[in-house]
Amino acid sequence: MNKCGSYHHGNLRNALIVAAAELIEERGSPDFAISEAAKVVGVSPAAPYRHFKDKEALLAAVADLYFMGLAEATQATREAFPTGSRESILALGNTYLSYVSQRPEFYNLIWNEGGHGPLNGSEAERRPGFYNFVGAVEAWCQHNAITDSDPLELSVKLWAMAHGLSVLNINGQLALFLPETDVATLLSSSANTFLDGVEGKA
Amino acid sequence: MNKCGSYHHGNLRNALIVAAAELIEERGSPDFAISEAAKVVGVSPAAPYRHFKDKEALLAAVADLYFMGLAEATQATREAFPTGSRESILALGNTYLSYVSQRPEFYNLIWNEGGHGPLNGSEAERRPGFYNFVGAVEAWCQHNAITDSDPLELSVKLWAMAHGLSVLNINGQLALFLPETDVATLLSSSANTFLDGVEGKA
DNA sequence: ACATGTATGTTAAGGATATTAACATCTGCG
DNA sequence: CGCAGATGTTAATATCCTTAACATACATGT
Repeated sequence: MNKCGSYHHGNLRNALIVAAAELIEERGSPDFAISEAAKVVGVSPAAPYRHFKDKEALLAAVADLYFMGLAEATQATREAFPTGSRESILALGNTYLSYVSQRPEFYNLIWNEGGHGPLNGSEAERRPGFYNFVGAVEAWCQHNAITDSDPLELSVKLWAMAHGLSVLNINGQLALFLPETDVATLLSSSANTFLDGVEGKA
Repeated sequence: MNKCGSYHHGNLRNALIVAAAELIEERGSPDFAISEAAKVVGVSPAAPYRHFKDKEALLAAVADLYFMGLAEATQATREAFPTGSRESILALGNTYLSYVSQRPEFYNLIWNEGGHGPLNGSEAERRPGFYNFVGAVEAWCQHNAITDSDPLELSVKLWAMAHGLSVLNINGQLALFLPETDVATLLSSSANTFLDGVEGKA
């Protein structure tokens, strides 16, 4: 399979996803022509339609790729820090922040249900990644005898912090209002303050 | 001016902005044809180009409108709560959350420098609104004798919380993971915990 | 091997839409 | 009044997405 110059490409679907991802990175937005992606891969402009219903479907596939990368990064971080530790939580937040901030072009692809259309990673991709984080938070709660806060709710709040800072960072708002400050530092201290608050209430 | 049926519209620029905003609300995304907006207003498809360089410029104008609304809402809230109180801060967060959540279609228009292109409200629109919030936080710090935290940094962190929750709410993530919980409640308790943490450190 | 059905590609064509060019009309001002 | 510039109009171009009709390769059962 995949003979050079053959009529059939052999792996068009994946090749298109990769090509699309590269185009998005290059121009910093998903405004590329589907025919461009086709040309990069060396097929005719209509070929992609054998694999994707429309452009949106292709972009959704790219989003899934991005999600998988995020899940991997998160997984690795979780394994690298002691379960139940505060550092573990902070590190996960940082991983999220870094991953998102390093790929600003993909942000819109993932999270904008109300914007471009339903271009998000599939729900199935998202749930496990988040519950992974919830696991870390649960462990921390147990480790610290936090019983009056719901770990799931705590996780969402922490996620929102990381997400909010990521977005403001991507959009340049942080650089606008706190030009001297590092985002990661900001997230760490913010999360620390928050967790202090949680512990204080226990 | 503005005779019925006259060749000249009289207020095309503003009429187009409003029409565009309505179209965006209707279909939940900025994917409308510029000629549609023109038709709504009753002019030819090319007329908008006398007032806006391109579609992006029109969308930017809509974004400015949205920003002004946000600034007004924030201003009103600030005036409605006692300066320096924690409630004042919580209320401002809630106003932000509500405003954003009620207009999900506009979110992308405003904050996505890296996405669609530079379609944000002008910097000049954003700075005052945020510094308004900073003022409230500063007052709170003074009122509570918080001296070891920078009010500006605190403001950014709180903003990130509100923003993060708004986005997750808009995107349906909150409904996915915490279907029973109200966003506003989440923000209040999150901000409260955070402020508890800040006070504990003082 | 071979016939044949399905998956995968190709070319050609249609339909939207953004954007510009060339032309028309109005409005204000000397 | 008459011109200059602003504001609209129509017509034309270029780019894309998307589909339709046609072609080829692969895979499977005989």
